[in-house]
Amino acid sequence: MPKEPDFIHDLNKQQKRAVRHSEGPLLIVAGAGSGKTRVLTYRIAYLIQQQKAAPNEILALTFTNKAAREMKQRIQQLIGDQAKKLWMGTFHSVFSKILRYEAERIGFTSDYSIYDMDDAKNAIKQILKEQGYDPKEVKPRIIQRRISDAKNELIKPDHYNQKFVHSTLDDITAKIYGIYVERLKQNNAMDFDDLLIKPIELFDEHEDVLEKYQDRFKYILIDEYQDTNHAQYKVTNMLANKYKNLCVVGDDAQSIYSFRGADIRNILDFKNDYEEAVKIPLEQNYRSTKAILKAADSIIKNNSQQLDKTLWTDNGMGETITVLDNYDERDEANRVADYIRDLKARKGYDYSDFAILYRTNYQSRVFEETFRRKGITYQLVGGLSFYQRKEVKDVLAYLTLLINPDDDTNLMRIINEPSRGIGNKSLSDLMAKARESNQSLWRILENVEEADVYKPAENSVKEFVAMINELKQDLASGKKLINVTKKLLERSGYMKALVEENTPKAMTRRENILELENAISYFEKNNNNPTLSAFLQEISLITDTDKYDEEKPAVTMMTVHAAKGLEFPVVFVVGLEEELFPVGSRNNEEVNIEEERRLFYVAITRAEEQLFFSHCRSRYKYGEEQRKLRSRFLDEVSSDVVRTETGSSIKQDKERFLGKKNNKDKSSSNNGNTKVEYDWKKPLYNKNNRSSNNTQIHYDNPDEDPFQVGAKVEHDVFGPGKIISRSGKGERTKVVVFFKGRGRKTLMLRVAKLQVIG
DNA sequence: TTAACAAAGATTTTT
DNA sequence: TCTTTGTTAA
Repeated sequence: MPKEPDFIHDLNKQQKRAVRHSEGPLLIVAGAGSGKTRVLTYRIAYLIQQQKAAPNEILALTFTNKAAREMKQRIQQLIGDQAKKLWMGTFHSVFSKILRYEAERIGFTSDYSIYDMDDAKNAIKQILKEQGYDPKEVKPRIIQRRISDAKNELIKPDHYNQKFVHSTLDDITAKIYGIYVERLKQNNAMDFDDLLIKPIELFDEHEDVLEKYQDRFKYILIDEYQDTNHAQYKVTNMLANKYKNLCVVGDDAQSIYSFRGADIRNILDFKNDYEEAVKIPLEQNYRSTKAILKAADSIIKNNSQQLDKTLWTDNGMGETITVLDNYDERDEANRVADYIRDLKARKGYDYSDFAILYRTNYQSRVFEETFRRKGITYQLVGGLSFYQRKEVKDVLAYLTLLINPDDDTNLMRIINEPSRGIGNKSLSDLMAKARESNQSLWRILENVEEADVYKPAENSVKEFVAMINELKQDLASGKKLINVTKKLLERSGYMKALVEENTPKAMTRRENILELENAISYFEKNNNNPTLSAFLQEISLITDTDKYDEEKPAVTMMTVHAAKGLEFPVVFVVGLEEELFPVGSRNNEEVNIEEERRLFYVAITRAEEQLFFSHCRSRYKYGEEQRKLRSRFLDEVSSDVVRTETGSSIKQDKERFLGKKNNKDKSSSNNGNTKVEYDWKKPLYNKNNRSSNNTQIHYDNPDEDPFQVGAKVEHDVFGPGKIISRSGKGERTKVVVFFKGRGRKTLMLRVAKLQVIG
């Protein structure tokens, strides 16, 4: 056996144990900031260095592409280029690759499409319509949700019926589920869930395939094990069954994905599943100050079930945590911005040292506006991802058709985009024909003459088919991807339509398409076998979270979910209000308060040096002001580590939420019926302290301001129009004006020379 | 068939 | 508030 590598001495005792463990199942319970990524990377490097396995015999599964990429890089630093041969990636990307090799065995081709949530929802909506349901009454996303849950629990359509009591919704779901599965197969398409459960089917039905992969993967490692769902549990179990060298790393206190089917029992019961499993806890935290750890610990103690462990740290006590009490979200954003500037100036922090974490994506908007106005650079992670934008998805849909013409969902998406005279009527006629003859829509299009639709549409279809076929030819003859894409944009008229539209929106879309072209060129240059199919599958699994750049000199804004696994010197956890964090219940479904609490725990433990909590007394929702109660979590934090801005301790009221079951009556929390704990009029802080940007100069009295909603106005470039909405105050008043033939424009009242007419 | 306008509805979290 | 969906007129 080779001599132990020097790098083993970088580790503490427990970490060494975990790295040296060789045969058999291993459970590493890794508290926040305890160096679990380090253990994983070192363990993999160690296995290779000790010649326990070759790089391509090790399978390491993560939850984000970014985590995989980084881990690979770090291993490469330890053992060199052989790290490139590791099987390392997200569950979804690794199994989509395996499925590409083995697709034929389960009745797909290797060019199968991957449907994201949006595509899947569209497909379900289409099926609902065909089956005579009104998508308004039976909501596609509810059905989708149920189907997804069933899939993750490995319940097949024909069992769905038997499993549930027959409510109407169960019956509908069972029916749609069956058709959906069939339809996807006809379309040669898989949704995200399929990428996990199709391998299970594959292995079940083909012993030889299972054995092949069992033999290959001598060691299997799984990161964030607390967030695996049943399907992920099952598929890795199957693969590990031969060598039983399964190493899982996780922290039950950080399980935050149950809405995606993650089953916390996978980690809690690991010792039961594998009796011979060795359990190693990592309890020393290297990340945070004592104050921050204490806050985290005082929160998680309120949860009932968790694995035993005590986090401790050698780090100093650090600063106390500051609670910011704000009027509303504008105020909140302003003050967070001011704190960032102040800390940067006084303590020498860089913008990249700060993170703003929130529960929901829409909270980012106010922060973005404020930071832009104040000239603070920021990077937004998450939200609507690049690859989910309409124009990008449209172009990708065209490209998908070139290799997978049977994909009805993508075909429907672009057959009349830009409009080429194939309207709803003709389309549903064609679709009906397809269903009748059990063929894909594309086959019907290829023989439109026989379909007997109305003439102008028929001609358009013929042209469309000719265009797709021509592009297919180009692709088959080895023409470069990027050139095919450019030609496609020309021939389809997609670019022309955007150019003619000539709105700012259309401009952005063109820019996005350009960026997509760049992505294609880049892919083509940096891959040794750059097929269209590989490109499409790769990007359909990319998320915006993967884009986060820790080097970028900018404040990071993201959801707490997206922040998992990251760390920042200074963290602001904002929007700590009831019905927001913890979230409010939706259609009477009960909120999983323990998971919300774990989420808060994750947020806190992202901080290294300094932590802020912030909440608002009122917040705008759908343009209406709502009063907010401070989050219960603030009452749970150990009171000796938190202070208000003035330095006094915060008034806690732990009894406040006991016995009151999560505000069944939603309205009561927003009007005066419940005990509101604030004196509403009491000033929050000194007036001069307050950062005010609303210099009221222009029309102080609204009666004198003629530019109200509904007013008819004239612009010297755009001509006559009507004010649709207005926002902002004083100098910053903006109005949205609808100009005939030119669409909506957002104008600054101060800048645009508007005249009231009529 | 399409564009223009009005009305409804949306905010959990994500591979 | 902003975006998506439905209805109506051309």
